[in-house]
Amino acid sequence: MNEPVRRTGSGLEFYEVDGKHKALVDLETHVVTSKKQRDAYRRKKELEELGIQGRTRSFVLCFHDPIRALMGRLTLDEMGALIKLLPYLKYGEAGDLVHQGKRMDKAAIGKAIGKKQRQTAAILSKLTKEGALIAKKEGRKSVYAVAKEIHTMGEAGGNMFTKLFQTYAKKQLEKLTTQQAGVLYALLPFFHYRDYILAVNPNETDDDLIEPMNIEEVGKMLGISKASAYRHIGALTREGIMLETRAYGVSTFYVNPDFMFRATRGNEFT
DNA sequence: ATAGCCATGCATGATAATCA
DNA sequence: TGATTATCATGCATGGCTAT
Repeated sequence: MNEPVRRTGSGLEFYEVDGKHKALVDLETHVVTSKKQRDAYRRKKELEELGIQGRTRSFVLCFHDPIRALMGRLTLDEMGALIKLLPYLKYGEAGDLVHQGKRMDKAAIGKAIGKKQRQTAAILSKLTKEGALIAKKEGRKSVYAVAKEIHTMGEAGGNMFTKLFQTYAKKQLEKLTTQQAGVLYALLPFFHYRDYILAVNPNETDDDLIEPMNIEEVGKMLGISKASAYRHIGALTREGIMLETRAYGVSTFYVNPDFMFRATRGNEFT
């Protein structure tokens, strides 16, 4: 399994052999994972989830259905701004956004999402209008909270969700433009619950029936050009947030489980 | 605190070029 | 040949400034 049988002139390409098939794999940009490795990885993640092993990391629950609904109503910039704010969500009923001990106002949010006042105001106005954020007057300025129907650090209440790890996400999201972050946000409900594959049917229980989503489909779903889809997915892959594997001419994308994580226990799915 | 003005820079979509 | 990337014109965002 996975024996490199030929090294090509470009240095990093191998033939992977699995019985009767062969595939070209560029080991500089792709990984080769055996089923054994994959299963071991799953077990490790399950243990981590049960708290048996690994550090506890704070995470935000991201509910799939509301996010899918927002996808058609928000621009990439707006969705990117929203996901960039999630690391600042503070534990508690209200969904308050807090930075350095203070609830975040327009200026603090502008800094967090990397926009200047005019765009920040426009984005906040739209996110508030669409019900993703809730503005509250505090003195003469507004402070913001995230709608608990979309994101919470509390109970899931039987809805389907993906966890977003705050510390790692913050570090990674800072490297992304709001557009790139927006693509990630829109794709969040489309990573398979067990294999982390970007899929059209991310809740499919039979491995053989999982349909990977390709870049063109991502572009269509988001209403952006193929060229832009390639640029955005490429950026996410280069940052290590997504991983690309290629076999038999078909690319499959995975999300880095350090970034987001879907529970595997039955009671957390519908 | 917010918004208009305007030159400049950057992201975008269409499409051509290149890659494997 | 289909997938991916480069090119380029266009339009939106920004910075610096001023005005409410």
